[in-house]
Amino acid sequence: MSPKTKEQNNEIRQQSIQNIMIAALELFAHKGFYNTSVSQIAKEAGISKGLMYNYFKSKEELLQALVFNAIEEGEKMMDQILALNHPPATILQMIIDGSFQMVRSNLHYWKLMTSLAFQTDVIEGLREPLKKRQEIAYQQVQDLLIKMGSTQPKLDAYLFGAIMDGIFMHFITLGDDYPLDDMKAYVVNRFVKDGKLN
Amino acid sequence: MSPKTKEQNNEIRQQSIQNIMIAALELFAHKGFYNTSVSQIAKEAGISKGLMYNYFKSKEELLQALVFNAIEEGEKMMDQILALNHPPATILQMIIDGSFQMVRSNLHYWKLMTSLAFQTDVIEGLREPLKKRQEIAYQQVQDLLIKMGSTQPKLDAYLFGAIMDGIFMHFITLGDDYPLDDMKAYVVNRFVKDGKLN
Amino acid sequence: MSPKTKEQNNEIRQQSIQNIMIAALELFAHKGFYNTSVSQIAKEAGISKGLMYNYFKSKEELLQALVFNAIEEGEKMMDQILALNHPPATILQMIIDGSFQMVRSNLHYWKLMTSLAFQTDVIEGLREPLKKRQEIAYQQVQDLLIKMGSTQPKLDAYLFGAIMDGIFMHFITLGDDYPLDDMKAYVVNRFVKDGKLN
Amino acid sequence: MSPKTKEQNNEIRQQSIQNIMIAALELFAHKGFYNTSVSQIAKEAGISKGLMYNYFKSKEELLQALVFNAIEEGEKMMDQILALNHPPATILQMIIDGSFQMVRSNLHYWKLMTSLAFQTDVIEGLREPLKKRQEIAYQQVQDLLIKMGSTQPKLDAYLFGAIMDGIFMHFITLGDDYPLDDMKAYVVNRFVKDGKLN
DNA sequence: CATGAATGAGTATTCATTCAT
DNA sequence: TATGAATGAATACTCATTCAT
Repeated sequence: MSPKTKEQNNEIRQQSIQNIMIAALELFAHKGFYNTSVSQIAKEAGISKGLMYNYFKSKEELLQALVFNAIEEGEKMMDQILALNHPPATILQMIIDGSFQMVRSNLHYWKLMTSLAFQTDVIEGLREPLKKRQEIAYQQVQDLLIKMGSTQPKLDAYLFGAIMDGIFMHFITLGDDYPLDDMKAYVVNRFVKDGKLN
Repeated sequence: MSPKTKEQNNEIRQQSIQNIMIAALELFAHKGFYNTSVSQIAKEAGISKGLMYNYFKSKEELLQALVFNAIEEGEKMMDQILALNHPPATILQMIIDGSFQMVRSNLHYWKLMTSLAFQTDVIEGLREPLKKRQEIAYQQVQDLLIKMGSTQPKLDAYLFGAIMDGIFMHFITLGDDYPLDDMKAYVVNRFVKDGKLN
Repeated sequence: MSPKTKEQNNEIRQQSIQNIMIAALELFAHKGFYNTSVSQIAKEAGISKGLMYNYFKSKEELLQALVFNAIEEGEKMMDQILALNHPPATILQMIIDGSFQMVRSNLHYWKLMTSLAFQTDVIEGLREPLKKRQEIAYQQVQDLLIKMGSTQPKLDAYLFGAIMDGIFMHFITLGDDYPLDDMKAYVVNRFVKDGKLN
Repeated sequence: MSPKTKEQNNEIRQQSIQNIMIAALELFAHKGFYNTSVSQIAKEAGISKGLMYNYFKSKEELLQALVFNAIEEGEKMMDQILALNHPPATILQMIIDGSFQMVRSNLHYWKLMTSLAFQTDVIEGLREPLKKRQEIAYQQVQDLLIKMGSTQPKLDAYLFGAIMDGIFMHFITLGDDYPLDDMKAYVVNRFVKDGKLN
């Protein structure tokens, strides 16, 4: 007789939104944004095409939501780590652990975010936040490296970033054949062995 | 008005094909394969849409041609370097020089090739050659590292690849702000300083 | 919480129905029937989409209700005027007054009704009533003109109708710049000055 | 062997464009802009959906083309009449003749243009030109009426416009039953009888 | 060799309508 | 009575591809 409670509706909404976002993330990461159709997303999410448009104004906005989500998650992780006030080497170690962990458990996000970086003509309103995010990450690593005694922190930060992303990139293309653990060991050894930079 | 000689016709053909490929490479690298239309390619190449289909059976085949071209170029470069019978450190140095040189002068190729690596559902018949090419490159570097005395050549090869690609990747996203020369210096220092591995 | 009385329920019903009809009338008149969505009507009426379907089987039936409403109102007005048994010139004067009054106070109705007349492929079941209404109105005016001594009552009736609708039409497009009072004065002068036709 | 000549292509293009515009005009006038689909237009024009988009960027632009076309035709007619330097009453007579002629022979245009006037939320970029056109027409008639000795030219111009449009409007809704010739006779008699205003 | 008009299958998006609560 | 999540058919529009010349 009476309509669903706000509570119930909210739950239903969140569930549908999540289904859509999970499906979209996987498909965008797999096939690319432009090669993924809304029909495919709907099918994968187990909903109708129309419903997507109840929650996202457009396919592009759905992508935006995914990206902003990822950025937020990344920032949250960083903030949590930094809040612990550990020594810089420990923090860097935790960043490395967290990054490898995230790539392992949520490869899709990393794939999507990175592939977007390759698109010069990326969706309007995405380029800026992505670039800003990258700059902040660089800055944070650089600050750590300074505290760890780096004499060329900017270069070391770039090197750190390049190695990390290079590893993840090859991990994606080669899959499980890739010696991810060994590579991580190298990074740890190179950057935080004995609590200092090598 | 007068019928062209076979010579002339052939020249015209080659010119058109080249125009198409240059235009397609730039557009694919810039906007991605699926986000680039045949019309745009034709316009950029200064030819009609129909003509593209004289030389390439489809848009996909045009992409294939670009990819095979890039692979071939890479192989040719490698073969030339290897044919010189220089000591392994020198060869690795030349590979590094060549790679940085190529990325600098022909960024489009690197962008296109790398972004394809992110597409799991890449055009049928492209995945295999790309993977094979990568494996061969890894193998060649590994062989060099063995000769240079590496005790863990596979890992060192992966590391070399990760650093190189990581650097190029960040160079793309950050553009001219990126300290490409300094990064190259690091790579040289790390892998071929004094003719040996460090 | 407590169950509402039948009285209360009926009141609520009537209120909701009225809200819907007012909102729909404004939107249909403003944007046209096909360019107005049920969502917009519901939003404007302050109710849910679903509720509209409690009271109207479809969007088309809502339009029908509006149209029949308008026809009924018009007929009622005419009957009231005619029932007073005034002399024909007075009656015509009252018709003119009433029409200008209605257009001024309820422009939406006139806009909607007239714009529907332009649609040849209008909603099934609307064309007939609208045409019939128009014919009756013509006939009533014609009868008046006969009594007022018109020698060509049919033509005078058409002329009367054309002038009235022409004025209202231009009033709509030009808005408040339009000299509606002056135009009305002309019509009165032309058709009922001194209680006779001029 | 060789492509079509520019001449040939241009002819083909013009033919297709004309087919599309004729079909669209009829459908828009009959069913309204929003109730007409591009598929219907294509079918009626005997072409594919896609071809419409070779010539018009959108359905809206197609409407614009029709409207601008109509405005231009109207202006051309007016300019031709005015260029003859006839006495004002003759000119007004010619305007009346021309208008009735146009409505008779090309009812679709009049229907479309008028129905657009009813849409407050008309396509962006159409409202201005339409309003401007109307103002110019009013001004031209007013100028004529001044020369013809009208003591209240503005009001007379509005009256002229209202009667003309009112007549055309009823002609549309009543069809061939409408005494168009008699109505025209009235207008002529009222406004240009004996070369002067009555 | 070269053109570009034409096609139609496919895509993103809208919206009237249904229905469980 | 009232809600709004969900559907799916329809719509505007795009684009790879064909083909007559």
